[in-house]
Amino acid sequence: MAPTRTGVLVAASRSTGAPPADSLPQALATAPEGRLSLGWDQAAAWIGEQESAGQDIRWVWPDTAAVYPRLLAAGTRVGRCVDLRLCHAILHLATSDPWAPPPWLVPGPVADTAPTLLDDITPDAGPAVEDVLAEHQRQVAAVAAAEEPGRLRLLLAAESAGALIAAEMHADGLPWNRDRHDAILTAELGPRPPRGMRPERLEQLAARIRELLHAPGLNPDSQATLLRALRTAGLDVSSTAKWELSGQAHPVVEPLLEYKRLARLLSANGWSWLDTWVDHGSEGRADRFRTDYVPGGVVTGRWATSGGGALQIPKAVRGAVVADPGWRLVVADAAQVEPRALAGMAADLALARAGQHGDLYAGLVASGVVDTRDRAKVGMLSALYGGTAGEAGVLLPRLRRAYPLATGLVDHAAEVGERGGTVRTWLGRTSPPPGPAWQDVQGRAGETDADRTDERRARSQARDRGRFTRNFVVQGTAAEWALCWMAETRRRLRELPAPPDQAGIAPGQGRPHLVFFLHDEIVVHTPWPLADQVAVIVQEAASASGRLLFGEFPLSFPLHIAIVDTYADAEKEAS
DNA sequence: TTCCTCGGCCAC
DNA sequence: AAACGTGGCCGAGGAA
Repeated sequence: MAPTRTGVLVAASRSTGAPPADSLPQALATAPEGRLSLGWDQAAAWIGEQESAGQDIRWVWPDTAAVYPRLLAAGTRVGRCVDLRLCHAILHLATSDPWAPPPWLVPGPVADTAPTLLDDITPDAGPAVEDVLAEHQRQVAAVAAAEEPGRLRLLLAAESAGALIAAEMHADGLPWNRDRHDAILTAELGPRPPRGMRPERLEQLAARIRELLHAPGLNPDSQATLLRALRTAGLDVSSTAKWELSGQAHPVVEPLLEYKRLARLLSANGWSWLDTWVDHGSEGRADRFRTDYVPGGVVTGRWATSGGGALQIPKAVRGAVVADPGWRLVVADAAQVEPRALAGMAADLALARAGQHGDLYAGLVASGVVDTRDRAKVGMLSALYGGTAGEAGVLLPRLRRAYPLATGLVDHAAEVGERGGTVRTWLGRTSPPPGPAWQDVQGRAGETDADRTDERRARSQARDRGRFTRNFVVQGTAAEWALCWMAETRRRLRELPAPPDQAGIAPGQGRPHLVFFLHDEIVVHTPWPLADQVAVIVQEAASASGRLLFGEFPLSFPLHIAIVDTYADAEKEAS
């Protein structure tokens, strides 16, 4: 196998006197044979040639979110990269002597943004190739000096692969059927009303609510006035939350809960959502929902998203996620990733064994630790989240006895957090240290004139942070497993033989591709004849990810996989 | 008008 | 039972 080479791609905005429309970033590429100075199209073509020639190149660039969409638009995909911005963010918290990010690394994701006035007045904002290489070398050295260089290297590779995937999923989009979506909304709410009007069904419910509360003119969307009306009508509630309402015996409860359900559907995923977030397909291409995935957007390492509420596509509209004709969705979700990751981290063989044959919570019951699956789940989640309420009090001691290594690890993470310390995931993502405000509150409680309020606030804040660090190690390690799972899936999908060229099919569209990712779940859009093969790939990638993180430790990561036409048909196992 | 906080609910 | 972690996003309503 040829050795991996490094290519450097730098996007520089050169704007001396040029109008925004013409001040396209300039691409500079450094290859072993020399340096090229190219426009985007040329750079994309050149990079594409290197890739398709089977060169094993890891492209080093400042910011995938800024660079890769331009390459994708030009039809070029790459296998591997180093995202210096994301890697810097991880190393900044992980190393004992962090260095300030170079100014060109700070701006963050700017995908698809139009040129702004700043582009005109910022002289030559782009970095020099030398500076990029220097930052890269610094990162390589920081990894080598770390406690666990192998793990950290894997984390940075996975984070960078995630950045590629995020850009590709945005470019490819999630298949979305506007007609199906409209049909769902119409069935629930009535036909689409004129702008600014309530749909028919909501209007009927509002009228019924006003009648039952004797509150003519009441707007059920106004919490304050609704709460007053409810209390006037004799309901003993302190909020308008549905958990509280559902405990009340009053005829208004049913229509009000229905109103809230439908109002939520309308505001979160109604027709205006459809207009805003689902683009119209063109020339035979189906509609697509595009969100901006933000790798590393959550402190724990989970991804955030921006736009369209992609983190919360409700079950009610998943019927609108429909594969293209002749295609299928392979929907895979991993079962109980967090406790499994915890078992791996703590080398807790007993907990690993409980999850060895499918459902981990059932395994807890089979081991005699608890008597029902529900209690197993409540107890385990309490251990992971730091819960104390309800049944947790009796379940946690049982878990501690059965799994001292696993529970000991999260309990220790909580103690460290309460003291103001930092904790690490398995691969070495480090939690941010507490800020000055936190330190202030803790400090004040230690003063000689501190009163009860100071102490109570300090204790409560310390516990909050303890729950954060407790969960950080588990959620973060689970996110690392998921990232490796997805990266492995992508790598294996890329190795599938390319289909014959088809006119009108964009790069990446003619073959199986990832279209959705959410914490412990991935969706692959694939031509139907390949669906079974894709399912096997996804399954194998899950096992491979487990081995990447935890080596030969006997840990399984079972998936629930469904091959479906619509996301709604991917029945989730009880998780 | 714009900006911000809050309560509320969706997802994992 | 609502004092259990991470998020995004909406409308209402107050502050600027």
